[in-house]
Amino acid sequence: MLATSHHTTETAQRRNLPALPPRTDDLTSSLPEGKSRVVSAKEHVYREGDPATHVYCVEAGHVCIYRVLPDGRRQIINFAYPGDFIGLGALREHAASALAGAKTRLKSFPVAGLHESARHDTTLGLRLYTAVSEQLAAAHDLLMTVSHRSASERLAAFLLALSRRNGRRGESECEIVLPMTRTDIADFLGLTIETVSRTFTKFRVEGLIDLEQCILVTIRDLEALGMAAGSGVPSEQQLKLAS
Amino acid sequence: MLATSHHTTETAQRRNLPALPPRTDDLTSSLPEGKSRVVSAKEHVYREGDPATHVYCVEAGHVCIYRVLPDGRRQIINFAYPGDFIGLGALREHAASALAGAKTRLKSFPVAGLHESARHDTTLGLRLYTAVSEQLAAAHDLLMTVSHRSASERLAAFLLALSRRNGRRGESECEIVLPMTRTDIADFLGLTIETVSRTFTKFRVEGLIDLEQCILVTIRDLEALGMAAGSGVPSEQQLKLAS
DNA sequence: CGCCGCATTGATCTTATTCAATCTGAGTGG
DNA sequence: CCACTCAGATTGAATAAGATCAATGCGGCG
Repeated sequence: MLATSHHTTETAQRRNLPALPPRTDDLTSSLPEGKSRVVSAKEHVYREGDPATHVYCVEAGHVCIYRVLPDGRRQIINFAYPGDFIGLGALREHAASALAGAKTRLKSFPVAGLHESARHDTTLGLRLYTAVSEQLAAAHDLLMTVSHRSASERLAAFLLALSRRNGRRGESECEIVLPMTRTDIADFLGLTIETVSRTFTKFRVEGLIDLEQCILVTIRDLEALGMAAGSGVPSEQQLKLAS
Repeated sequence: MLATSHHTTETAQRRNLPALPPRTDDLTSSLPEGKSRVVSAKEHVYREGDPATHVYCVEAGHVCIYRVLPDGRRQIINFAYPGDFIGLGALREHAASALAGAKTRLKSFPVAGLHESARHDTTLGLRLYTAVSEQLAAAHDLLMTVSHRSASERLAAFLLALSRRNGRRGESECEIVLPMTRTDIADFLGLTIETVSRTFTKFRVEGLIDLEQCILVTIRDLEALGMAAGSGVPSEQQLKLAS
C-alpha cells in the first residue's frame, strides 16, 4: 500500500483519501499484472475522445468520471474510489473524461492484453461483462436519483450512498469525508452549488448532520436522512455509487 | 418476419410498430438458437426482482424498460425496439421491469446457456461485454439529457434520437411514429405529461414539427430542432437511445 | 496583510409542477 | 346509429422549487 503521500501544496491534497488496499475484486484477480500509474490532482487519466487503450483500477486517491455538454454543462457520472475500475465499457474511444480529484495511483491494463487473455481465460469475458453490468446498474440508480427527485432527496441519497460505501469498507458509516468540492457534488446530482450548499445547511439546522469545514459530514440521524432521501420508507432503491 | 398482426381491439394495438427484420447484431449471430416468446400489449416480459433467467432480443413490437421509486414515481430507462436486447446486465435478478407497449415478439435466451456457450466461444463473453457497454453509454446519454437540460432540450433530443434511429433503419428521418404515450415520454425524460404536451405544442406553433393525432410527428425544421436540443451547435453528444 | 478559491447566504426570477378544467377519439352499449 | 364513457391529451392559472444574480464569509497561501 502506498504510504500516504508526500504533502504537496496542492489545495486538493487536503482532500486526499486514505490509501486503502484495493478490494480483492473478481476482476483484478483474474487480470494479468498491471502497470502502476500515478496522476496528480486535477490531472486527467484520460479524456473524452481518447482512444480507449487501457482500463484502470484505482488504488489510492479518487477520480471523477464526467462528460460535458456542448454548452459546457458538466455531468459527473461517477466518483471512482480505490478498488473501482474506470475506463471499462469504452468501445473504441472513451466516452467520458477521467479527472483525478487528488493525487491518485492506478493500475493500468492494456485492453489489447485483455482481449488476448479473454481468449485463454473463458471466464474473463463474463467477468468484464459483470463489471460493466454493475456500472450499468449504478448509472440507472443515478438516473433515478437525478431525474425525479428533489434537491433534498438527491443530497440525502448521495450522503447515504457514501455512508454505505464507508460501511462496506469497514469505516464509520456516520463520519463521511467528502473528497470532492461542492461543484463536483452539484455536477453529480444535477444541481447548482448554491442549492447543494443550501441543502447542506438545511440538513444541519434540521439536526440531520453536522458539518465541519465543508469536508467532514457527521450523520446525526441516519433514520431521518433515509426518510429525506426516499420520501417514505427509509429502505431500498436508493442511489448506489458504482463501487 | 411476422406479418403485421391480427388486429385486436386493444387500444395500444394501433400503436404497433411495423415488424422489421431484426438487425443482424453481432450478438444474435453468435448466440445459440433462441425460443420465440410473444407477449401482448401492457404485459410484462419480466419484473424488477424476478430471477434473471433469460435475456431477450426484441423482434417485433416494443418494450419499455423502467424502474419505480418507492413512492411510485417511474423512470423509463429505455424503449427497446426490434433488434434491441433486453435483460442484459441483470446479475442475479432483474433490476428493472420490462413492459410490452404493444403486442411484442421476442427471442429468448437462457442465461445458463449463455454461460455454457461462453466456455466454448471465447468471444461471446466479450460480445456480451460490448453489448452492455453500449447500454451503459446510452444510460449515460440519458443521464446527461435528464439532469441538466430544459424541457425543450429534452424533448428535442428525444425526437432527434428517434429520427436518427429511423435513419439507421432506413426509414424516414422526418416522419416519426411515437408508439408510446405522453406519460411514457414524460417518465423517460423526467418531466410531467403536461410539460411534455406543452412543449410539443410549443414546437408546433414555432413550426419545428407537425403533429397528427399525438402519434405522428413530422419534423419540419431539423436544423432548428437540433438547436433546440443542444442550445448551441446542432452537432454531437445528444441523447442516443440504446439501439 | 491581502489575495484567491471555495463556500455560504440573500433576493429575485424563471421554469416546471401542480391543480383543475376541457377536449379528443375510440370503444361500448342501448 | 348515437349517446355515453373512458383514457389519453391539451390548455389554463396558481404555486413552488431551483436557478440565477449578487454579496459576503472563510481559510490557506503567497
